[in-house]
Amino acid sequence: MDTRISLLDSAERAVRQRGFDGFSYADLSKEIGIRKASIHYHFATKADLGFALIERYAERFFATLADIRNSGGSAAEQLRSYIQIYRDALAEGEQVCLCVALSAGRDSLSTEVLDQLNRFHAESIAWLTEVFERAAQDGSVSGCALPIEDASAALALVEGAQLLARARKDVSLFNQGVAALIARLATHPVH
Amino acid sequence: MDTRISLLDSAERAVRQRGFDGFSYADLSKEIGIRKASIHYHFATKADLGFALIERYAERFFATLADIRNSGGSAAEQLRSYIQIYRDALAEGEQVCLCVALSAGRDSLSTEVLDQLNRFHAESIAWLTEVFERAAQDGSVSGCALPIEDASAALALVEGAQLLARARKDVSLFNQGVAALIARLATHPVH
DNA sequence: GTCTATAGACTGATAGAC
DNA sequence: GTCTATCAGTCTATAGAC
Repeated sequence: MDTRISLLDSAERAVRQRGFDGFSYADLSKEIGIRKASIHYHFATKADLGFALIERYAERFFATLADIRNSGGSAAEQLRSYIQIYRDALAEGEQVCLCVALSAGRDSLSTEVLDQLNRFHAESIAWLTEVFERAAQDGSVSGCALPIEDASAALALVEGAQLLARARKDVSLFNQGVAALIARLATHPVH
Repeated sequence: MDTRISLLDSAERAVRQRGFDGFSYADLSKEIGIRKASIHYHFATKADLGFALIERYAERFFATLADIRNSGGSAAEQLRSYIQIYRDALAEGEQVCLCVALSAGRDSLSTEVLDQLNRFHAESIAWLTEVFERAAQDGSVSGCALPIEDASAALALVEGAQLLARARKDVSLFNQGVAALIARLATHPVH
């Protein structure tokens, strides 16, 4: 097995459960069975580890979004898929998405990590804006305003709904939070 | 001056800027000019401090919500006031609301703090549900679904929008996130 | 690449004088 | 109520052997 990947996997789970300040090299050490000092061979500093985490995360995430876009479904179908990603990320209410975990953490994340975080938000809004622009044409989403405003609201909504669900360790709170948005989505192909 | 109150003020600012794990008794010590050990006289453990923080916060918050309810404005006006509380709490994008800060922090907050946090969410949704029920009657909010779903969405939205704004230290991202909701609010008295 | 050993700083918390 | 002094534990990080 690749130790570096095991470390990233373990660290990602830890950040999403307990925050960036909520786990240590000692935790990773125990979990994957390697000494603390050896971790520094793979990630010289914890900031480096943080950067690698969000870099890998963004790559995976936007690959998934590209797949959804290319699937050719209606805007409503694509939004449903988008929401599902955030619901899955909750993992029974134990975790939040990596970006929610980092957004809310210490404000002394390294500048590089913060930049990646803002890039993640910007690209998410750009992707969602395209979806809502398509919605204005295919009519599969009701009650639309300006695409960029709908997009920003959708991102804020899924991230906020994760926060609520995690506090109570209960996915149904996430579902309740996104229910009004889902109710706006057409359930049948529009044409 | 009351030392206990100074400590609470200082700690609240710290939590909202850096998270519960992001500040220490040493930080408070420097800020208010008292020795670390003396803080333990007022709050025996950090968990006790956390509990006092959210207790005071919830009290203040729900007193404000009660004022808004009693002001007798339309549902739209009351929602605008509600959103304004969250915008104000951002303080130039440097801070988030205490509950956002705690929701996203370590999952080993004491059970008591977690209970208070969930009580806060539940009461917020209850207050907002009443507002959306009134909206169904006074017609001052367009595009409504089920009151409880609109309420949950509104809470998730303002909390999520704070997350986005704070990551970029830019309140305009908050405004962009809530713009679509604000667009649904009638700007003139409905009757 | 992984190990042992350790540095140096910081953490929350306690004992006991004033 | 606030102080000095100190504790045991944790943290990230480094040096150097294997």
